[in-house]
Amino acid sequence: MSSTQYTKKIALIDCNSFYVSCERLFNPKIRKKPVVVLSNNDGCIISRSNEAKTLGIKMGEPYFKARNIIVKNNVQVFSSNYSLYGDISRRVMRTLKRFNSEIEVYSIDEAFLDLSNFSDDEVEDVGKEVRSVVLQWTGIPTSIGIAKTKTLSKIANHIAKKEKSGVVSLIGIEDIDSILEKVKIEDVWGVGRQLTKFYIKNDIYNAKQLKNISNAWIKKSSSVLSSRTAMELRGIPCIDLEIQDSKRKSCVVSRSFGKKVEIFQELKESVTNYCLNASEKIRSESLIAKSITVFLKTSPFQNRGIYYSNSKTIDFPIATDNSIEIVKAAINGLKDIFKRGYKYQKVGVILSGLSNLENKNNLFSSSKDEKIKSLMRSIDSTNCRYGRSALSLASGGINKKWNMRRKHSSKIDTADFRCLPTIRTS
DNA sequence: TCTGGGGTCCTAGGACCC
DNA sequence: TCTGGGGTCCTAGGACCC
Repeated sequence: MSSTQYTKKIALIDCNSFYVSCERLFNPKIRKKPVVVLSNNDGCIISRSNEAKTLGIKMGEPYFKARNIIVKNNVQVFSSNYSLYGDISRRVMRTLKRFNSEIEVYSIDEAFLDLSNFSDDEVEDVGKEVRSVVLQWTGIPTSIGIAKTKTLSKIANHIAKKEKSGVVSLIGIEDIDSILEKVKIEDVWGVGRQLTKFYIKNDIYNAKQLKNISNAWIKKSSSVLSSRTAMELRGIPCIDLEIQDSKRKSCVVSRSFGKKVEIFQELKESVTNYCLNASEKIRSESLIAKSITVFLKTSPFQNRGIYYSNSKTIDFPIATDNSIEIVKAAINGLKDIFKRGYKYQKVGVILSGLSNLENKNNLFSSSKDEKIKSLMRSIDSTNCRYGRSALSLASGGINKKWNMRRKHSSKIDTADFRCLPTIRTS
């Protein structure tokens, strides 16, 4: 059944320097200037404009280490504003869906789009069309790579990033080896730090070499994932497009502290808040959790004092979405793993074994359950209206000395009327 | 002084059963 | 005296992704 007519054609659309591009949307003055966006707590650099990349600022670099370059070159710095980025992301994805509803939203700034319906000759022009419509409708610049498999479209995208047109198609190209030869092994999708080390030890330095190595060898010495990657480099699709958005299986809320924390009471406050946050999230998706894990850790970078990290998982008797129950379990877990005398950098909670609320076994439900349900509902609607944590639990505390640092926030919120820009007409 | 946060999947190994 | 082996299920930890 396979003729060129039916060859899979997968486009990977990737927003360029996404967080930076979002900040630029509302701040035209920084369009041509070097810009970086910082992670939570203003810890690391997680998005860089091309100008900032040229200055040698590296991805994931701690902010304080890059500060010299930043000050010297007047680099514009922003704390991350995820509600803004999430909103812009939804606009981009909505725009992409107009070309084909067969789309996999892969991350906040990336999507795979099935273009198999177009002929080999058309597909690159379609890519250019997608790119220009997204730019026009959302203001976000993108790069687009098109190929027969997801892994190859990642590579095409990687190349497109450096092209002026922003679009690269590998469809219909005979001699793909000469292209893959220039792709470093660590730049292949699915090859991380450990695999890079392993491949280099075995004299595999680029994508071409990985493509041409025997499958049996890879499977034997690594895992099925690695052999899948190699197959995909050969143009054989092994990783399907995931069109329908599946329900998540776990939910994590964790933060580093703005300032190291030693006191149990303060850890308890933050764990309470993270639990409220997490349970609100799963309720909004109609999920219930089978268990909760609490974890805490000291900084792995500062070795004054010894590193300590621990976690505790607690199973609920019956899967739940009840904030009060969830908080109670988490604090009990925290008591078990807390040790006096350490300066904690981070705590967090993980709700896992998530399943649909409708599937809940109602054998033990009672009128008390109904009361709790309606309490949760009113907490959620109040917080939705007046901002998260308008309603909280007493153990959540009110001082929040441990709160995050966010010194460089642009304070843009596309969901807040007070942040609407003013347009003057003359 | 200051080093993010949130996910998924695979594998090895233990527990248990017959 | 002789002390198996195969199957399944679960979990923790690791590796990867953005």
